[in-house]
Amino acid sequence: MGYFDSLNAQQLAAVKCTEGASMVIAGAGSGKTRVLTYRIAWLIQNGCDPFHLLALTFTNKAAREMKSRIAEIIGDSDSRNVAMGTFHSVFAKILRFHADKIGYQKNFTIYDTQDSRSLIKSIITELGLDEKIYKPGLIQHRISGAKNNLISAVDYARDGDLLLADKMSSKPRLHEIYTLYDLRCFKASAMDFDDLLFKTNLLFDEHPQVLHFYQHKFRYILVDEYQDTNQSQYVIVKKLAAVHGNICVVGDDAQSIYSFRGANIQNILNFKHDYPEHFLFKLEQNYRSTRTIVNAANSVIAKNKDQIVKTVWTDNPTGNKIRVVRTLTDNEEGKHVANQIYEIKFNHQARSRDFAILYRTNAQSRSFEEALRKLNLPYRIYGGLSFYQRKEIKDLLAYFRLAANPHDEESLKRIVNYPKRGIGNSTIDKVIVAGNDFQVSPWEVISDQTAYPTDIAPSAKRKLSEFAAMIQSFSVQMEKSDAHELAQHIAKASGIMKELYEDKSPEGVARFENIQALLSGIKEFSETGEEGSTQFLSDFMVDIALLTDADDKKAEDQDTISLMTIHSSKGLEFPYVFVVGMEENLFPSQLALNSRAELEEERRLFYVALTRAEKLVSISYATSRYRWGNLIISEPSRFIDEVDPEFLEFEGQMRGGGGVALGALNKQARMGNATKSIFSSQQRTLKKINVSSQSTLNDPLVDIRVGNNVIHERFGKGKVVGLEGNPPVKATVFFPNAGNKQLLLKFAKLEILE
DNA sequence: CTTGCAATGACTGAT
DNA sequence: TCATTGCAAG
Repeated sequence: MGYFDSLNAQQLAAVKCTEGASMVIAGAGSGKTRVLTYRIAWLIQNGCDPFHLLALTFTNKAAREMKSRIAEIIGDSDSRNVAMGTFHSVFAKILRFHADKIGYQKNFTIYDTQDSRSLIKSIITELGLDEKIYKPGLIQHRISGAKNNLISAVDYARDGDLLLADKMSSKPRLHEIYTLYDLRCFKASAMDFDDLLFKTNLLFDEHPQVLHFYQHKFRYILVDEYQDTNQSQYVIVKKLAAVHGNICVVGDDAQSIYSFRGANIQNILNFKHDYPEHFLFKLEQNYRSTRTIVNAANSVIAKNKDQIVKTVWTDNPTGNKIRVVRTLTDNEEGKHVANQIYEIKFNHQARSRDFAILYRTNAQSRSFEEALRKLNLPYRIYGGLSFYQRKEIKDLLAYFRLAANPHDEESLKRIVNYPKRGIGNSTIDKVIVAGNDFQVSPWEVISDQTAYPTDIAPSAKRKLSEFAAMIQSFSVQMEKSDAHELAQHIAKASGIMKELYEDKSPEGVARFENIQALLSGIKEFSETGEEGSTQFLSDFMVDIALLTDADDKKAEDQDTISLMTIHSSKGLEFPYVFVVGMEENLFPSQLALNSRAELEEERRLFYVALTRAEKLVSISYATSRYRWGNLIISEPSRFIDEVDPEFLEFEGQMRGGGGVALGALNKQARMGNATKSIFSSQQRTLKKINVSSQSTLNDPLVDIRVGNNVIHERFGKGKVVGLEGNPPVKATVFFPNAGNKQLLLKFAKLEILE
């Protein structure tokens, strides 16, 4: 039992308390994942069959990591059989198994956000509604919200309050869109993300014997990140745990950041009412971060009203203060962060993977990419457009999807005329209209044109038949041929390969390479199968819509700096963290200033950002940045002022007068803040930092000229042969001992010899 | 039906 | 800034 020695008393208690309901409130960095892994290992070692375990995580990556850690403790063969994954992927599997019971095909398609928005858009157009009023994105959000709260289209159309609310916001026909959307998804045998949970509930309600089966199969249920579950997920868990009552939820209300996705913080706050007999464990010792970081984060989260009381503390050393950096533009912010990383790497022999740059919105990544590339620092961007969402990949996948499930309307629309085969919009519209009239999928209209007559021109009809014949030939091979062979065949026969090969522009070449990458990924998949058995393309397609960028296994062991949104950094940790774009209207987001609840969620997001760091946090803001191509002036985020100033040190370029202190003072006056002034402490630190800050008048190096003789602490004497920037930031220096070196003046500590 | 250009709106967050 | 959409001409 030596494995368990590394746990502290609270952790061990939480691990061993397996019977009944328990809730683990786990502060940031308190070893939550350890508790989950050891708990599963403990259960199995004490005789629980892995088949009886269900562990629900927030990301596929978290599930994978947990599985491999459990395998290290108790061995691969046992850990493999635990049902572990995200809510979406676990229940997608169960739904495929029982699909016929709720009228779906086993190989139903999963619509991603793009697909479902596109379908909503066409329904709005078909109903003749104004897209300016019925904005597809907003409608999608409303439908999603309804599903997450288990309100079906029928319920919605009967709910007086909802109908009234829609009327008041001049969208009285929203419920019609919801109804039609549902119908079209059903006809296409497609489910969107929310359906995977909604239909699971439906399956359990309509088929008690299925529910009964899983209630007995899953005798122990664990839910990670419980604070971010929505109503639909909550009900699933509650149903499954109803028989045995062995449920363990783990979470931290202070890290609830997904309410926009329907997450309901009340789920964790109300656990004690649902399970009055529950055991409560609080993990409050942070093992991750320095004392400064832990206390700074605590000082921020203390401003929130809605929270479970807890005290996160640490035994770790105090560490450095949190740096606050002000720059004039977003590009300068990028350069500054890149330079800091360069410096820390050099001084502390850090690896690239020790660094993360965290921002509020995906669009902010650009200035950092550029700056890092200039310094030759390797990086990787997470989120944004994932590999599987790129146009060319989606195009080819649409062929695969259509071959697996020809009723998939979105895939059909996507590729029926790509590559160009003379089937234009008017033809497609006629097909869709006919499908609606005859109550069948568009596929049925084009594959059996005698049964579903239309007024489509004969030439177009012939082209449709040719297309249908091609898809049909792919379908036939779907469950016969090897995945890679078929994928290769489809890529060629569809004309996609030719289309992309002929495009010699840089983007075209990149697209062609992406297709190759997808095909070699499928090849790898083909080869993972058991000896002698064939891996089908349909198996590869299962749940591909549920994969994200973070699930790229190959990228995990590469040594790169991570760039991501704070949302996607949840659950991760890095020695050095840069929280950037700390500006009003950006973070907190302008769209989150309408209510206290929204602002508190932004504050929790800031808390999550700070607590990702082990050793050092640096936060920065720019006083101006480009947004949609025009320059906007911005003010520092209120959250900077909310950190107890004893944990901060300010650094900034004093060009442009006022400086940090003045800005903060103005803000304090504006907010009528009566707390102790942070002005004095900033004054103090400002003086100190001016000495070392770059490109101020005090800095002797603005006087550097080409031809100067200089001395460097490592390379010795040298001569300046080139300069970049005005004032100069980078110098090329020739050292007789070391040759030509590119040096950043800020870090090189060059001394000019008179 | 396709092509090419001008106009337009998007940027919270993501399974 | 960038990608998508609408419209006119071939």
